[in-house]
Amino acid sequence: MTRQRRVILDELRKDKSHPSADELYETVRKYMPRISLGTVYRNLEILSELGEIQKLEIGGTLKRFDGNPKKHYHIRCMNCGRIDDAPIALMEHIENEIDGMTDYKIFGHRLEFIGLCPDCFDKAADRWQ
Amino acid sequence: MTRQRRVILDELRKDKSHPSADELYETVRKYMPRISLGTVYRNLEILSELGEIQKLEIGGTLKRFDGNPKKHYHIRCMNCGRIDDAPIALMEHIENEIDGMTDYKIFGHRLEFIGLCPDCFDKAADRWQ
DNA sequence: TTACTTGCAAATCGTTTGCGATATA
DNA sequence: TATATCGCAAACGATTTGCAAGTAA
Repeated sequence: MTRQRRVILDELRKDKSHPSADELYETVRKYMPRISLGTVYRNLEILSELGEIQKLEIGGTLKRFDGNPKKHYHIRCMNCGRIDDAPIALMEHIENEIDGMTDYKIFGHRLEFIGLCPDCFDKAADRWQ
Repeated sequence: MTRQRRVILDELRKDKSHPSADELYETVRKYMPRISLGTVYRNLEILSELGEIQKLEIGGTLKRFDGNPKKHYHIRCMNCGRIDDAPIALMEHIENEIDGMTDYKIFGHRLEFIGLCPDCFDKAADRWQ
């Protein structure tokens, strides 16, 4: 565990905004100005393989990362891309439900809500005043 | 509606494999050898804004497209990226469930199962013989 | 005829990788 | 000391875009 990997993990754990690699790079750079973006990508990959963090392959082009490795769902703002945890319990049973219905061997599932975050909703509402 | 847009839509409607833009480009090229990849991308974008097709922003790097514009869920092979429709009914109620629990205004949700397709499962099983 | 769309090629964006130098265990 | 990791910069793959020419309504 290098100094770089430590800082990346710590900062991601603190950050509740599910940052992209680039956003996390900007944060980490404040502590280690010479760190490279490649190092951030490499360590995020390694940390997610170790199960310390999660890679979120969610709508949109760029990947986002979650310092919380436990299974949970997300809400995504369709306007600004902000991501929050979804306040809804895990539905483990739906994997059993589908199991006999398909030839796939199921290993997991992903649920994502799409909507407008409070900020973007307010801005949209203003336009109708 | 240009000839290009017509062919792209027709071919996507016929294709049950949820192809990527590039895969669809190869198919369409058989009918229109001079069509460009840019045209395919542009039309897929337009058709999905019109609600004629769906853009699937699902795990993995590249986007895939679905000629069926109705809401439904998908299963993705974690090994080869193949995507099939998930044989499970829509759960509209979960949007109500989350509605009071968050400051977001919810507009939809997306559910994706992750597993091994029959082919990849067989190959993986062979390795243990 | 006029706005929209095309084919082409270059640009862009996020991400990955090869390298020689450096740090960790 | 041996191996893993680093910073840097160049490469990569998917997607987008500017432009002049062509096409649909």
